Amino acid sequence: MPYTLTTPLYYVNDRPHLGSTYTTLACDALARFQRLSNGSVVFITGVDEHGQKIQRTAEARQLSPQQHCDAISARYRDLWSRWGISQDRFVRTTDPRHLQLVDQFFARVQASGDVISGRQTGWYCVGCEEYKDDPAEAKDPSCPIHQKPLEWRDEENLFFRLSRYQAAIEELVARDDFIEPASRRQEVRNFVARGLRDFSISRVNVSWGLPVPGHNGHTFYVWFDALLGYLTALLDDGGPVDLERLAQSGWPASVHVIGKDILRFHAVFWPAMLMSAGLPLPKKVFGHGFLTREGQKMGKSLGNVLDPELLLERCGADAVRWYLLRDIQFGDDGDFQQQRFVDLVNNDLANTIGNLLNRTSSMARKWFEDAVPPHTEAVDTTHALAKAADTAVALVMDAMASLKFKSAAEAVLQLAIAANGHLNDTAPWSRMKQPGQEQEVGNDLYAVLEATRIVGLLLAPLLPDLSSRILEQLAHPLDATSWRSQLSWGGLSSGHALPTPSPVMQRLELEEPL
RNA sequence: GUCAGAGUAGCUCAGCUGGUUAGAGCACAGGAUUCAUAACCCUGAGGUCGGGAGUUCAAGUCUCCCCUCUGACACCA
Repeated sequence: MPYTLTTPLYYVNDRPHLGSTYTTLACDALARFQRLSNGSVVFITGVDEHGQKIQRTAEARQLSPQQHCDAISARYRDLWSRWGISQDRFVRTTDPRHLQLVDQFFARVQASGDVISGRQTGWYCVGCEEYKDDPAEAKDPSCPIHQKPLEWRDEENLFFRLSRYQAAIEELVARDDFIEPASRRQEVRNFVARGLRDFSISRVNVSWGLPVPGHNGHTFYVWFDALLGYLTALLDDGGPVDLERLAQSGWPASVHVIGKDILRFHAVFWPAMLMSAGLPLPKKVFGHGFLTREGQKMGKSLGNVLDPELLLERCGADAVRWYLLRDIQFGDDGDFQQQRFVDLVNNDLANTIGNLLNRTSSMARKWFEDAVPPHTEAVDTTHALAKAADTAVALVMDAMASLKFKSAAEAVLQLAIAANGHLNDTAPWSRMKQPGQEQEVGNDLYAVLEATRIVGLLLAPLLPDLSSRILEQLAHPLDATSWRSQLSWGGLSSGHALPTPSPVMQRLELEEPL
């Protein structure tokens, strides 16, 4: 049974922003961790390409919707590849296979008696593209967001009978392992407790969408279509589009990682749709927080959006991944502060970890013939650093499995700090000046190098690039099939040649603001 | 408005079921050191724990009131 995880399918209304990059980086770290520790993983990402908003954006750009989607989707794909995202599937909802899947799914939902036609009536805001819920002033209501009058609409739509799943969904969201982080459970529970209403799954006035079988002029409402993209992605393994195959293809998902804004769709509507279609439910939905910048919401109006492409070019993937994963409690909102970004990257990666490797490798080479020093039993698993490494490994395993990237990063850092401390305590540079101390110095340097190797290995899911640079300089590369055993103390071979050290992590020097 | 959550060192945050002098990281100051990417290591300063009242032998931790901020309140990805 593979570990299946998903990012949201990003809406291609606009180019990728930092928010979607953040989600994707976090998922990538999780996917890499699961691959290294368990093996089989299906990491899904992709794009959601239908809907009126996209249609209009395309029109404004004087492109066909398909051309627009092709362009933006390519941009996502390209950006993910430059960030080194390790997704197994990249699904597009304009893929013909997706249409097949949606039709199959819809047929099942229909067979369950969960599709009814009804009237969607109410006050509609064109700007929001949504019906407003019973505006207080009955006669001339206006949209509180757009300050424009609402239009009265009355149209025939298909509805999904969500109300039939009231009890089942209540039970689902009451569980403590389904919605994470815990801080977001209550609002979903409250929402469900207020009573679930049927929701419309088709539109009659949107041409850029998938046609609803048997209902001319209807297209599927984007949400119905988009969530199903997860299933399409799973079946995109070379085999036919057939819902029956899902169980062998990695469904149900182990976790859907999403932004907190779409938690409800994933924790309430989506499970009900799956129940209706007779499919198992995802095991977990994790709604992470949003990023602000220097305390302010990022937005076009403020002109303070942080462009992921720029960030990548100027700072590199390691730096950004580290900052986002190490400084923000995954689940909470986070604030991107340039000064702190630079401080943390330089302190943690360049100074604490990078310099640790650099100084230790230099000493080893200088006094032990360019190689890993010999060692005695004094450096077995009872050594203080061996214990520290053990602790770090255990903490990282536990933290990564539960998406606590910050805790994982801190555990790795602790090990590097302990190793630096050990060097300062034992001061090999001064002992080498005394006669007869080679053996002790060899042991100390071996222990520190070994701790550094484990630091490098532990960083593999979080910062794959830096990790491989570290391991390369220790001449003990990652073996992706035996990560866990490589993590045991003592894996470093004495006498193994060490290459000339050069800094594995450059300090960030940002002259001008990002 | 209703509901939920949050207000703890300059900044970002830990502080579980109430119990010795309130913690960490960054920033700041001082010291030590020279193997190293002016890096590393040690020490220090810095908080009336939003405000007020109450319960208790004892409250950042419980109760009430007030102030401020954030989020949710159905079909915006």
